[in-house]
Amino acid sequence: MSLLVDDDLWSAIGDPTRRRMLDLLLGEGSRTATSLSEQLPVTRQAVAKHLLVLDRVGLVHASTAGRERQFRVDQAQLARAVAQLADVGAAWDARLQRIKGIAESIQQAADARKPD
Amino acid sequence: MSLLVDDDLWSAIGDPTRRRMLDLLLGEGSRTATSLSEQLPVTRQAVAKHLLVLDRVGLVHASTAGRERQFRVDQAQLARAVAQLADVGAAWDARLQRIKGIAESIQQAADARKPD
DNA sequence: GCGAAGTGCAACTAACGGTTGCGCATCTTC
DNA sequence: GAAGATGCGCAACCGTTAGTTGCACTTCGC
Repeated sequence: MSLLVDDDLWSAIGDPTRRRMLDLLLGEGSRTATSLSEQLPVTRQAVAKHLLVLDRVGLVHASTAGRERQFRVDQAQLARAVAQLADVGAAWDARLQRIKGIAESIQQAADARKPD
Repeated sequence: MSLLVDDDLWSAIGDPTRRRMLDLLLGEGSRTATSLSEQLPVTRQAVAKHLLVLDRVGLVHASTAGRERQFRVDQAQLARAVAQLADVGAAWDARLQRIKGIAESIQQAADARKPD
């Protein structure tokens, strides 16, 4: 079930700061590390490191123009990540439903035994 | 959008080992740290630390019986976690769709301009 | 040419996931 | 009931990572 999860990709979006960075990048299309850090509670260097991580798993791509380095989201890869979130969520949901179902049938069995 | 995400809860399920532990716990209902570690590539102590983390965010609960300490999943809390996965996924998905929509309308505008 | 802006690199700290080693409680068995 | 086995918790240690500060380098604007 959840064996098809890419741990590196998941870990990349597991960090709260990186998730907020992705939110910001999705909103503005293309941002520099300095610009991102102005809207985050961490320094530019921390943002740069996170961008490196995101780049390593293919969630963002960089393009240098002059002294500026613009980052943008790789939409296909983010879509893949979203799919994995959905997969794991669905798997757990199914398990929870099954447990709920078992609990109910036990309850029914108990109810059926009472009048006896 | 994703501002309603509980960072601690998210980080708890962000770790691959902890995710697998939840899978195992969901399958068996109730397990001890030692028993879990036998099916995981880490030591009992590592598992114990993870269980502490999971307990702290309310994803599992422990009950001591003799020398054994049984852990079970808190279904309501896991359901909350699943809901957050779905929320973030949906938010990103919506953003991606909007971007795709914008890209298409730009393309259409370009197409419309061509015959001119 | 000079200062400002943007970046990258290096060193350092704190927290975390992991390990080993040890001591303590509890269960089992003779 | 003493002896060994089983399960657990605590402490020390190691490597990685998220974060910091400080500095040197390039590029832009005047």
